[in-house]
Amino acid sequence: MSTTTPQRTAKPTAPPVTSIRVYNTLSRTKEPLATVKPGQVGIYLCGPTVYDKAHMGHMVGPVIFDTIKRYLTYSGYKVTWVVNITDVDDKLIRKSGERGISMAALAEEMTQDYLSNLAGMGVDQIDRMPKATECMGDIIKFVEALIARGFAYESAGDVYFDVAKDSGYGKLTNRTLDALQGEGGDTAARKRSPHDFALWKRTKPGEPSWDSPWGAGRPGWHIECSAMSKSILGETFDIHGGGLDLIFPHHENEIAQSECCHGKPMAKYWMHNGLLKRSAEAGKIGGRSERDAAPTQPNGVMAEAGGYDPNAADDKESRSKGAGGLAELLAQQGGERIRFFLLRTHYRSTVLFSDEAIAEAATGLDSFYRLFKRIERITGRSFYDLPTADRTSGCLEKANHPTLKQVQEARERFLAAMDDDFNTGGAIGELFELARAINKLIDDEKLEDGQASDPARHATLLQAACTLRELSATLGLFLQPVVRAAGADDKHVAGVMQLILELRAAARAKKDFATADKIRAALGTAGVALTDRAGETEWDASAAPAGGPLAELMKLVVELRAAARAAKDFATADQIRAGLTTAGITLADRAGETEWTI
RNA sequence: GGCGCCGUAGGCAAGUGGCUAAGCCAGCUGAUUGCAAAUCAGCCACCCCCGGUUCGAGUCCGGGCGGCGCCUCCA
Repeated sequence: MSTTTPQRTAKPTAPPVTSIRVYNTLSRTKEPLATVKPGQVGIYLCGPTVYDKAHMGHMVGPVIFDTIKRYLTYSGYKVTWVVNITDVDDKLIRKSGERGISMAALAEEMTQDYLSNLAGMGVDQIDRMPKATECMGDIIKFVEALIARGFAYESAGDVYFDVAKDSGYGKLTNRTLDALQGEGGDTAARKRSPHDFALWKRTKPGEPSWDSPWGAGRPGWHIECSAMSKSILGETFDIHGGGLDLIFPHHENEIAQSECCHGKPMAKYWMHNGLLKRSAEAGKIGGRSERDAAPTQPNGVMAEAGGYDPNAADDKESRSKGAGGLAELLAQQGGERIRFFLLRTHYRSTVLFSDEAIAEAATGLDSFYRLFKRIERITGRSFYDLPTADRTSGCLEKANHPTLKQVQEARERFLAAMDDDFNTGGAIGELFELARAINKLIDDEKLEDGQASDPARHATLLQAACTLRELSATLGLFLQPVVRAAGADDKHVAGVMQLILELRAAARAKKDFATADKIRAALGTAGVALTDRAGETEWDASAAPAGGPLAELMKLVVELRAAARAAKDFATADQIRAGLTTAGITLADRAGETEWTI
C-alpha cells in the first residue's frame, strides 16, 4: 500500500468502517476501499446469459457478492447492487430456434430458473436486475455517443468499436493489441481491426431485432453492461464484479466503451471470483470442454502412462454430470450447505466441487445446527430469534467472563479476516472457534443439567450466541431454520415401522399384550393402521396427518425404549437404537428425555 | 508464444516477515455416557525444490519443477 491511513487513528469502527481492503484486478493489489460517494457503494455484477439452465458456476458470484453486500451494510455502508440479465444473444437465438419458442419465452423460462436458484442459495440482496432487452434506448444512445466521439464506426449495418482509437485498451489484462491472437471471426471483413468488437449487429432474417439509426439489429455482448451500469450506478461507480473468465474480453471491452465514452474511469475496483471445477485436472464447470463434450467420451486420446484407471475417472465425472441440474442439487442438499461450502474457500480461489466435498462441509455445518438446538433447550430461545447487531455496537458487554473474552477475540479476528478482501474462509474458521467456546461454556457451567429455568445463568451464553448470530448473518448463514423437503421422510418411516413391528412381534411372542396393544393404539393416533396376518403384520399410513407419521412414531419408539431401560431390559433398548440407526435416525439420551435426529 | 493465478498435514483450507503455522473432515487417545450419539480435552505439518534479502521468511526477490486460467462463447 502506498497510502498511509491516518483515518484509522480515531474511532476504530465508526461507520462506515474504513479498514476494508479489496483486491483490484486492475492494479493487481489489495487497495483500501475508498468509495466514490462517502458511505455509499455501487456494485455491478455481470449476471448470466439466460439461454440454458443455471449451473453451480453461476452461483459463485451471486453468493460472494450477496455476502459482500451484507458485510458492507453491516459495516455502515449504503449499498446498491445490480445484476444484469442478458436476454438477447446468439445462443439465445439458436436455442429458442431449436425449441421452436420465442427468444423472449426462452429467456423468461431460464431467468425464472436462475432466480429460483438464487433464492435457494439465500441470495436476496440484489437491488436491481435490468434486462438488456428493456434497456434498448440506453444502449442505442451509448453507441451513438461512441460514434459521435470517433471511437466507433458503422459497417454494413453493424457498428464496431475501434480499438485502435483507444490508447488505454488492454489495461485490465495487461496486454497490447499486438499480443492478441484472434483472427476477428467471420465478421473480420467488415472490421478495421480483427480486435474490433461489435456494439450493434444487424439483424438476419427471422431474428429478433430492434430499430436503430443503423437499421434493424440487436446489441453486441458488452455494450449492455456499459449502458445499464451507467444509467443505474453512474459513469463511475465503485465495484464491478464477475467471474475470472469474464476479464477478457468482456470487461476489457466494457472499460474501453465506457471510458472512451465518458473520459473517466468506469469502476474503481474490479473484483473477479474464481471458477468451479470438478477435479484438479478437469476444466471449469460449464466450460468449453463440458459444453463440447460428446455424450460418451469427453476425453481425448491422452496416453495414460501411470497406473490410473481412466474408466474410473470417467465414471466419476459422468456420475456427477448425470446427478441432475442445479435445482435438483439444491433441493437435495439444501442451499445453505452449498453456500457454506462455497464460502469456506476464498472467493478468488478455484473451488473443487463434488458431492464428497459438499458432504464434508455439511458435517461441519451440522455441528452448528446441533449447537443451536442445544442453546434452545437451555434458554428456551431460538437461535434464529436472537437479535442481530451492527458492527459498531455488537452484542457484547464488557468482557467480564473468560468465555466472553474469547468471543471478543474471535469476533475481532473475524472482522479482520473479512476486512481483508472478504476472507470468508478465515471468517468461518472463527465461527467454529465461537461454537467451541459456547459448547465449552455449556459443559463447564453445566447449563444443560435440567435446571434451565434460571435466566441469570444464561446471560453469558446468550451474549456469546448473539455474537455468533451477528457474525454469521453477515455471511448470509443461519438466517432462518433449515426446512427439510417433504417426502424425504418416507424411507425413514418405513425403517421405523419395521422396527416397531419387530418390537410388537417380540412383545406378542412373550405374551406381553399390554405392550403390543399400546403399540397398536399409539400407531392409531399417528394415523397408521395395523392388520395382523398369518406370519406378518401389514401397515397402512394413509390416514397420517400432513407432516407424515414420523414424529408420532418416534414418540412411541422413544417411549418404548424408555420403558425397556427402566426395566433394565438393555437388550431391547439397544435393539431399538440399532434399528433406528439402520433407518437413518440417531438417538441422543439427555437428562430426562431422548432426542432423535435424521 | 503473450498475460495472469496457484503449490501449507491423509483430504479440504486460513495465514497482512517475528510468541506454540487458524479451522473443517478423516484417524488416534482421554473425560463424559448402561451402550451409543453429541460435547469437551489432547495427538496428528521439516509450509514443492534451490538460491538471495533480513537479526528473523510459509509470508519478500530470483531461478527451477508441477498444476490451472485467459488470449474464441463462458459465472
